[in-house]
Amino acid sequence: MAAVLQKKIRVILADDHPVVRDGLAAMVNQQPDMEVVAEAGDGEEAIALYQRHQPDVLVLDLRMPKCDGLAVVQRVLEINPKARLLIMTTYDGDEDIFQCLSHGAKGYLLKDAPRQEILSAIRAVSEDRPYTSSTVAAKALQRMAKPSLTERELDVLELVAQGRSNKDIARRLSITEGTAKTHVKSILTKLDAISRTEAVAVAHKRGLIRL
Amino acid sequence: MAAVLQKKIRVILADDHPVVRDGLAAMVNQQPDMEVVAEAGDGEEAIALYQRHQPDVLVLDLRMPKCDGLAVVQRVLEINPKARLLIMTTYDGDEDIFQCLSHGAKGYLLKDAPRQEILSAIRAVSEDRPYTSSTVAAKALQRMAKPSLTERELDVLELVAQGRSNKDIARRLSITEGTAKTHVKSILTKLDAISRTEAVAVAHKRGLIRL
DNA sequence: GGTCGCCTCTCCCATCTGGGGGATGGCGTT
DNA sequence: AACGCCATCCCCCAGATGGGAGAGGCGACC
Repeated sequence: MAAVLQKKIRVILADDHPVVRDGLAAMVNQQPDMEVVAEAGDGEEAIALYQRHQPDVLVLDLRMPKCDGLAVVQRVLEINPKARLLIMTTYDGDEDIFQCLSHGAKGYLLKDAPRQEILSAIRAVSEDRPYTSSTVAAKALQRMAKPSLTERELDVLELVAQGRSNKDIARRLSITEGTAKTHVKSILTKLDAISRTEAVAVAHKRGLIRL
Repeated sequence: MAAVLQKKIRVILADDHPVVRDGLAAMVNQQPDMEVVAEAGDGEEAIALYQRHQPDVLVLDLRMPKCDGLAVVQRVLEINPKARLLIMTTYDGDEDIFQCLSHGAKGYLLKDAPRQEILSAIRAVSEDRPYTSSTVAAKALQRMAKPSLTERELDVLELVAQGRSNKDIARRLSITEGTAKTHVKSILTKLDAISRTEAVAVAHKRGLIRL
């Protein structure tokens, strides 16, 4: 077959779990049309290896030590706007999906995806075709209809999620308690929550905050 | 070497991510002294396959579809009190660790562990030696000093984490608002939290509640 | 220059929350 | 039977929270 002669898809894997890297690498290297050229265990490494190897596809976990997945997406796309990124993660909050795709990632899939789906996603992305499962795409669309939080509101939200009081939040952000309350109220409205605790629950579900 | 002649360690892998199973299977099967005899993608399957194959070691993810990891631990140990279970998960909350180990799991390690550590854990557990990394062991010990929540308190905690008000919680549990408040107060005391939102944060960190 | 969004701050007020008590009955263990 | 633990209920009350409305300063964008 002539297909065998064409260049293989060169893949870099970035995931902080050695087991996952092994699994992916085994799967990829078994395919005649693709190969793993490097593996990264954290975000910085992923960026460095991308620059050195200029792979066809970078398979990226969100949530890695040193440099969050989204930050890697941004930095890699700054370096090469045509970079082909496939996000592969366990997190299915609309915020993560929306952020990655809107920043220019070509694909997004969940770690519990079957082998075949992972491989076809890599092939799709390598040809610059977007890959998104229907459930993931649906979440991205859902998210678009929802209001975004401002940076300041995210600052406040994080503290709310830690269980801080308005007074405490005000102290930490060097603002008035009244202002903190204003931000919290705005957060409640945007997240359609009645209480701060519900806001935290919603924020968690959406992937607005971590841990 | 005579060692090659001895029976291989028979391993079952239970994890809902095909990628992780592949990675583990590849690692294990490369070892001369162990082999994977079956793989499960959910809790029920894990129990069924354990009964059928009676492996030397069951490597188990917490948080799987159909039957939570801890439930699998309990059921398998009911079937065979001498079963050797190695928990392998991303969750490092003291509660998960404590529950699994106190129910009789022989080992507990995190998915970001390096290959060598995973393999030595499997070997240790197969010989009925406990395996626990120092950080994991430390958390289990920490947890022992902390008060446990009662079942009812856990019911309430779950609703608190969803952002429900005391009144709402009372309605859902068919109790008085006053009683709901009593439970919440008790939860706050036990978790050493000042507000319900902080209680939720602590509970999350400890693995008392999921998602 | 005007408009818009964001951050900041202010005031009022009803309600919820959390801390301090105490009390009852059930249920299992000793 | 006596004990402890738990779940259930009750009281009071200070302080935090959430809802509503408004307003000034500032930078970005048109």
